[in-house]
Amino acid sequence: MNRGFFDLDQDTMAIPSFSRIKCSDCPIRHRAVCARCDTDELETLEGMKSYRSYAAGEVILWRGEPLNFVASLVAGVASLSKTMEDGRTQMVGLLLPSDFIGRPGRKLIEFDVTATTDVTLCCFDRKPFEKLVDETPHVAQRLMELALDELDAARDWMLLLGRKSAREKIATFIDMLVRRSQGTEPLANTVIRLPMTRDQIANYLGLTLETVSRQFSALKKEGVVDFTDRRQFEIKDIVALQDATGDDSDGGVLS
Amino acid sequence: MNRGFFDLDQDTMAIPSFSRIKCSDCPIRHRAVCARCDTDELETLEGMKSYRSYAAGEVILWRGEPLNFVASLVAGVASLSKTMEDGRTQMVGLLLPSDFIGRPGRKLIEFDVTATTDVTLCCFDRKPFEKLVDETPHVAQRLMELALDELDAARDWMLLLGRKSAREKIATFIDMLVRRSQGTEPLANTVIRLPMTRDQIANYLGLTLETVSRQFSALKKEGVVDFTDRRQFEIKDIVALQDATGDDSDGGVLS
DNA sequence: GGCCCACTTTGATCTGAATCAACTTTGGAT
DNA sequence: ATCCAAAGTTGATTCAGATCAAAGTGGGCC
Repeated sequence: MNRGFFDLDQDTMAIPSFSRIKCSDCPIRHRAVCARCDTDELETLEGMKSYRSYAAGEVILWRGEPLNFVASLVAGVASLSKTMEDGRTQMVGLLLPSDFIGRPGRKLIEFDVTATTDVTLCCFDRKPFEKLVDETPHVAQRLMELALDELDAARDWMLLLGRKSAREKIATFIDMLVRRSQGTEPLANTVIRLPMTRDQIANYLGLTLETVSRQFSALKKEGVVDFTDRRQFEIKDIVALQDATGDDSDGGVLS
Repeated sequence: MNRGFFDLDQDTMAIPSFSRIKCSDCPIRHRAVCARCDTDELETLEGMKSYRSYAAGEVILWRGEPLNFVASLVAGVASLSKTMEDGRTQMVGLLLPSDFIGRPGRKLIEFDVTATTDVTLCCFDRKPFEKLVDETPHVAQRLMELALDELDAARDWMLLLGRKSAREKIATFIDMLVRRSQGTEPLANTVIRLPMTRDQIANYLGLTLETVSRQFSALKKEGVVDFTDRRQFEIKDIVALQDATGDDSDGGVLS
């Protein structure tokens, strides 16, 4: 069964069952840090790994905390965020299944990691994992690719934060959810679940929750999207949505 | 002679001389991608490298252009930027000496790379460099570290773009210049050269050039900084400056 | 030396999003 | 079923920074 990235949080029941999952049956097998491991290496990982679960809202790691384990996100959504002394906060990363937590050679993390929905991690103790990285070039390579993907995402996000209007930010956010869910869903259905509250979306986009709410309302009134529920909506006019993102209309196609 | 990062642009004469520099005498020897290479490996690099220079304002690479070479920035300052259809632009990276251009496994770049000041690159053709990376674990490791450093910088920047006020942005920017120059300057002198125009600073910080100018004027009037020239100023009150950044007062020190 | 153009500063006005403030909806606990 | 807290909506007002406009300033070039 082919679940959307954002669906698992609804059904916490499924999570404990991961403790019995074999690497070869793992849903993120082909995208995570272990993507290019062969059968032998998978065997080694099998012996090293352990699963941990966190309920929506729980903090997985605090900023500055020593990082004793690294992990792949198996199910759910987690966020990386920075908070200023006076409480202003900004999300600086959104982790989806197959994303990696922790970095080789760094003992501390520079941001809080929080479970946005219920989350399951596949954890490895730091030391043995680092040994593995040193000895297994394709794990190191995959880690590099994941880091570069994050860097690209961070840069698109910087453009959004620095230059886009509230409307463009919201449209870009929805468009991202559409693209992400099409990776798993078989394209057809345009019903999208929001993995976060209005407040979390605001922290993601550098807005306030009131502005987020108003922009959603505006897009609804214009018939671009239709909310079936406050956490679930349907895309009515994908062209209008993409126009509203402010991004290039041709997705990088050479002209 | 120990030059500041931002000084070389003044004195273009020095740049062509890099073509004769040996890796072992290279100013970025210990920080660049080659940082951990041994004498033999340096020998190999010596044979592969070539220098290129760009005048301030020249575009080094256009977005979407095939990336036939990778490079280390030897001298000067370059910027990575994204531009929207209507002309709004946002810098998404600032490259200083020892920073790396190009990524293993990616043929295209997602942003423009522009020489902010006069710039000298140490270039390697793509193919042989990738072969070297595959065969030399510590080059791959160093590349990973550089990518992770960029990612950390991008995340701090996201907090700045999403949540900081114009005043905080400017103070953070100046504070960054101070920290960077202290890496090379022997700490004492507090005269800082701006490597960019007001317009470029605005694109860096997600502001307009008028707002940048006004905030500089305000900090001058308050006696926090003193401009000797429009490209050069002196820090008069570092404590007030750091207060104005909005960042934690204790630089991550455990309390 | 003087002219020109790119850069910068400063002022006046406008506006999008923040802030402040009710009020409504929803879903879970009892 | 009812209550309650958390989440969301909507409206009124304010304000930081954008935009529009007009002068300064200085470095490079003939």
